[in-house]
Amino acid sequence: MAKTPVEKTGKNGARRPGRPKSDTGDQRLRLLDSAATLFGQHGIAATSIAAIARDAKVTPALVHYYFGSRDALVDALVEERIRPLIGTATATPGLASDDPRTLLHAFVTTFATLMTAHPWLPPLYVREVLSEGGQLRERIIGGIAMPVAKRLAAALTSARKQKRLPADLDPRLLVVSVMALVLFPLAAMPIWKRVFNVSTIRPRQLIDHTLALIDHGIALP
Amino acid sequence: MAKTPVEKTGKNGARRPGRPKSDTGDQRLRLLDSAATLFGQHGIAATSIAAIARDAKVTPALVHYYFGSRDALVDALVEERIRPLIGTATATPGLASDDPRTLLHAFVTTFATLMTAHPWLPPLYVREVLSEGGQLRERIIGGIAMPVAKRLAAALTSARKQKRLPADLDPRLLVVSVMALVLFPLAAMPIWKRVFNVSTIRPRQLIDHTLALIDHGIALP
DNA sequence: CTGTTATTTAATTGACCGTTGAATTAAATA
DNA sequence: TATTTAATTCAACGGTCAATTAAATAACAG
Repeated sequence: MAKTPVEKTGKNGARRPGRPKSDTGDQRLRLLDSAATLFGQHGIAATSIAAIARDAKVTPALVHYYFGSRDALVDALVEERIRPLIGTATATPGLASDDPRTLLHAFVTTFATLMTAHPWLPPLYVREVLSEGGQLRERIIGGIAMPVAKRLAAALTSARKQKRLPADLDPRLLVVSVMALVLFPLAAMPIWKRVFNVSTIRPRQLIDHTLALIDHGIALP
Repeated sequence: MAKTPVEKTGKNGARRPGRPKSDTGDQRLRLLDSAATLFGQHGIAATSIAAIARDAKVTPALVHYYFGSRDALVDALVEERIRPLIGTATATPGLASDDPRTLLHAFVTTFATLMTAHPWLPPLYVREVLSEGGQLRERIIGGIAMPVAKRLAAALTSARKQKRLPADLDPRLLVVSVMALVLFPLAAMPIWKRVFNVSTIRPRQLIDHTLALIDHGIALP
């Protein structure tokens, strides 16, 4: 008689203890993926490591194995996922121009493209940077957003002095307005998809609209 | 012997049990105030009734005395504070115009004024309506935002058909853009006050800037 | 064959939260 | 003045749920 076949899985289909055969992808990376998605969906504070583990189809204990603690997982997400993304985005050439139109077009295009490629980013930013008490605020503002914003504002201010920007626009507020035009529609997408009953939106469509609004507002040609 | 004088306050200065002399303001209203502020600051889910009570200088038990339960407190806040505010705002005459410029100016002015007058509103909206899983999303969208947004979008769409709005703007996205231009800068105020090192911003300043951007974008006169 | 690495199972620990009932005091009423 | 009602605090309960850890188990590497 053949020996009783060894059960590889529990009753529910979950894996039993022990090292798995090496057909599993990199669990550490999958945990970071799950963390990014869930943090964006429910916020950092409201996401338990149990939820992250469930989403990555592992157990909470494995999170400790790889990251040591919950806080360390958040740190890892910032350093390994967010910082690189924003780093390369801010290195885009157009952002160094001193022509306001070039500058703003580059900003809108770069960041809208970045954020549509990583859909967990807009909601995460809204929750954890924009909102009071957000867990990423200090890190993101201090190290990343502040330098970019100041550089943009400086360029726009000098452009306005040279009459290359309308006098009734406030250069610093303009930086905020442009961020709003990119970030808000993306973060609010689930809502207005429902309100306006559209099923899908192409990034290009959003970018073109935004650039048009910046270029001439609602003024007719 | 005269009886021992009754202590009116505990060691820490806190009130002792019993009905207070009628010099206290309306505690129920103070509780709603505290709830609005704290919900805006930390989010609804993250705010315990203990925190609300502390802010209003009463005990958690009093919240139950007045509202019955935590959920009922949230309901009360929506019905007694938020709905009336938005109700009167959407009744503003300019919002019925079919001229796009009049329409958008009315929207921006009305809502920016409303929200600067009630500073807890922008952050609350961002957290509890804009963010996935926000506890006010269904209530606010279904009952309040959706009708207004649809009305606006319809008016703008027809204006564009009559060539009174540039063809490269998407009327529905325009509704979202304008909401973004009003809401985002107000919600992000604590941040850019810090980044740009300004101590105070007059509402007029923000409204004028936003209207200018809508009217002509960054195009020179 | 032995040690190391990856993974789960099963406790453990700890915070904290909403709720409730009883006690207490002032105001209202008769 | 006596009695009832309203507004508060106090103290404690019960419950949930989350982060972390120790031990067990299985595969891989040399």
